[in-house]
Amino acid sequence: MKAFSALADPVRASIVSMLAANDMNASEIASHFPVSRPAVSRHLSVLLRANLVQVREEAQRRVYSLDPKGLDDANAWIEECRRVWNARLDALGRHLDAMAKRKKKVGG
Amino acid sequence: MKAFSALADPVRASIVSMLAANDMNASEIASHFPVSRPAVSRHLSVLLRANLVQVREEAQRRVYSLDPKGLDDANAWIEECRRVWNARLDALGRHLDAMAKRKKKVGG
DNA sequence: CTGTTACGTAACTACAATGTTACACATGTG
DNA sequence: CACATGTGTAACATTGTAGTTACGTAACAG
Repeated sequence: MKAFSALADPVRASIVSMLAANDMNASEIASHFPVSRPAVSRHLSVLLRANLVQVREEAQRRVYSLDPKGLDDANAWIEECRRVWNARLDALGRHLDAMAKRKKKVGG
Repeated sequence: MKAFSALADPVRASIVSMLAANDMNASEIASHFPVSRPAVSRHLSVLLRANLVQVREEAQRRVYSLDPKGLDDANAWIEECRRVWNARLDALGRHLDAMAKRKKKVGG
């Protein structure tokens, strides 16, 4: 999952949080972190490839904004895990119910 | 976010998927991947620290199962991002509505 | 008690990720 | 055209991460 490895880095996760609240250009983003602008530029490339951010060009600025698609992808993976897990729990519940019913029938 | 960096590794993400469907012991898990058992053991440690899996001891076996807490943590982070993002879109929508209404009033 | 099974940890190697500085390029200004 | 501003890329150093083999320990089986 590309989104997970993108969000694994704390700087990148913070960038996504910030962009959820406000669109920002590259320098503005970099000013919020104790790393150089080139480093932030590379983080932004990673986020772009993971569909977590979008970019639009405004004159010589590149304005970044959140891209919900990456979040959707991550969410879908998590939900699928949970779906399988809950299906198991449900099946276990039904099984135990059936056992209880059978025992009652046999016993009574 | 510890869960994201844990899920960033494809082997670890697969382990979580597998454990959603079935509990398994360490060797059994390792047999599904082209890496050594010690490597898988370390992956399991990472997943434990991220609350993505749980372990119970059964005689000399260590049986691993999914821990929903890690997934919840990851999901909560994603949802918070989306919440902030949607709040912005809503605010923008309301703003545009207000502008339209005002224009109508001034114009008419 | 000896041997086998199931695991985790330690030590070490190899590759990937992250950060830095230097540089190239496009856009806007005077 | 000369110069400042805003960004991305290249080259390189450093650190992290994932993998391997070797080894130590706990739980059965005989």
